Amino acid sequence: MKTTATLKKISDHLNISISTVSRALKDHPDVAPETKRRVKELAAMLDYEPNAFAVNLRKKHSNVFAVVVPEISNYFYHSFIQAVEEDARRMGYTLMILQSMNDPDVEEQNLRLCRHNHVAGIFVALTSRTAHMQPFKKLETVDIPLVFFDKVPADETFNKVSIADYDTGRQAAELLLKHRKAPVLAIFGNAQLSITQRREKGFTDVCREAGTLNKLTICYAEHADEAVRHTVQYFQIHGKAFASVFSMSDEIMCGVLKGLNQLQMKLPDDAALLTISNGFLPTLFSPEIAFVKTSGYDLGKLSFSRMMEIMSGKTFVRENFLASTYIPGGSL
Amino acid sequence: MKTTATLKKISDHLNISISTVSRALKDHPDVAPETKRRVKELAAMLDYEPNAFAVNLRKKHSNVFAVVVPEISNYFYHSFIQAVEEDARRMGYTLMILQSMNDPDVEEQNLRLCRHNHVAGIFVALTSRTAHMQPFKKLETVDIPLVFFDKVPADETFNKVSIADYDTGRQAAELLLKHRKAPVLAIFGNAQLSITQRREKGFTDVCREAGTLNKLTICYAEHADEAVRHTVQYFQIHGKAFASVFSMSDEIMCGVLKGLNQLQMKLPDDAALLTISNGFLPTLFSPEIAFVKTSGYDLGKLSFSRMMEIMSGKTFVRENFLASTYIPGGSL
DNA sequence: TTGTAAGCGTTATCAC
DNA sequence: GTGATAACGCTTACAA
Repeated sequence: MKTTATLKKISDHLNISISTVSRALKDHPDVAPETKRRVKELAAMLDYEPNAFAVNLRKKHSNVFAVVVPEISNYFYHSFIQAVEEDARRMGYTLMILQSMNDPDVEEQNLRLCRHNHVAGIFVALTSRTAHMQPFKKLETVDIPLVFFDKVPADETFNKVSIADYDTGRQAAELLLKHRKAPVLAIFGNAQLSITQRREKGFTDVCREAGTLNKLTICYAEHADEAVRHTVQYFQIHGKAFASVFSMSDEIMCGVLKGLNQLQMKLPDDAALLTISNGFLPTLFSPEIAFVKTSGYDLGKLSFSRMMEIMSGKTFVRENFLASTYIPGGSL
Repeated sequence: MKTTATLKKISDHLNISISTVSRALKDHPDVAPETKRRVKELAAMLDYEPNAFAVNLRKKHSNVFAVVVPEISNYFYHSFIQAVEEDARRMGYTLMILQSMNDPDVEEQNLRLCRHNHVAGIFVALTSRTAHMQPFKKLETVDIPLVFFDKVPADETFNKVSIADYDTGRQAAELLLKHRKAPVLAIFGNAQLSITQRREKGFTDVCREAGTLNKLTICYAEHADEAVRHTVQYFQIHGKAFASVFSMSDEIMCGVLKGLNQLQMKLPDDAALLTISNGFLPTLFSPEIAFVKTSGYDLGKLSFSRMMEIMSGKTFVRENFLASTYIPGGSL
């Protein structure tokens, strides 16, 4: 192993002091041009790179951002990470990606690791079971900025960036009504989740306002299998009386498709289908499924710029919302 | 901001030396039990955590592994990362995930970052356009162990872990023959890629050995769209004379499904379908698509154990292969 | 314009 | 058992 180059080695070689080398390398104004040239030349030759540990130790912080998500095997979080990665790289930061495996204990362990490594900032999507926010509060005491995204806490003292779920729900319902697709079977996810509650409220509010609440049937499915079952059962019980199905997520959408398939029903003639999605899965089917797009990528961009604002200091704690857009498809 | 606890603070508080505190905290045998107790108690109270920068600077390496992939938005790499993450965590390491955006320059930049941060080891899947291995060679000179996975270089001086592509191709062909599904339309990906070449060789070798080479039609699709086109065209040209379609990847499979759909053909009666996949997408359709599973997760486990071997020093450079398994589905 | 020296928080090698 | 002390590689007042 060729020993790595350090400031000291360069300074010894050139018979100048370490500090001069250090300054020359960072183009400090008051170092002689000739000296700079010599230093830089040798540094390049020796393939010198500053030792990040030493720099960080000295500066007391690293240029690493952390992203803590319940699961990275998730297209939405992926695109979020992708977006943050792009911006982070552009600003000279790198990203440390941590999974909580949807376990609050692992989540806490991840936070400890972040503190431990003095990361520059943390982006967090909570696990669905995170109960106490104590570990997060602790980050404030060590001045690590925190931005919650997607799965955010109720607590108002935190910075949050989230999907405008209520509006997304409204948007979906409006689309269905506009296309005259009542009566509709709406399948939501876990009823306990706030995301479900907000989307459902938006959806039903529109139906109520339009006076078509009686043409709306709601049910809940926690997994794709359950969505299959509901689809089959509701259509059989109600004698295929639904003009359309609304699905709250990709997973449910997949279930609905399987269900309709079992019933030998064709999209969009036998029934229309509209879902909420981050955008990958709906395009795989034929006809492509119409969806209201909640963009993880855009959320990432928004979160990052929020993080930068927070780090610059001139801002207040608040929650930002990201709007969704309609992507047409042959299923509606 | 509450100042963070350090060894010095604890030692001042207790009027003992820094070294004793350090030793007490790591249960060094020759420190008095009573002293240990007091130190640990105070440390817990002050919420002390060792400063990772200082430790790393001192020890000259960090306990962070890096994973460098072309794209993380890819189910295969996901499961790979998931597996490595699990093992790394268990061993007290953390993971730094870096994307190359399939750009050799970004890839090189990522490697520099790894060196710079003295990572404990690197797992790399090359971009499809990586030409020179110089940057990788450089890692050896600074003693950073390297394991290539999935997209590995031809160079034999590197450690590699990869899918047994040839065998996987064979396995697929054997399954198709066993189910009497000739003639078959086989759609592969980019013909330049070694992964394509190996899978294709395995596939055709079996057909040749079985004497059914004349019942095999091969074509190449770089994107899903192309696969749609090929599917439609080949079936129309050949008057639906194929008993089955073989697809080399998820993306192609999606294209084939759309194509068959356009042709109003039903699986598995009008045509059978077998694909190679990491396992997520094939289960979304109905009937579920039969596939030969190349497990990113298993590859991750294998890579990690390989990394550990390399780090322990008692091993030689070599390439490991991971076998695939058949997952039945209604499409075959 | 350049050099000296203190310190960042730890670990490790000596002494006592 | 415990305590000095010297690194690790870098930045940054403060001198010269």
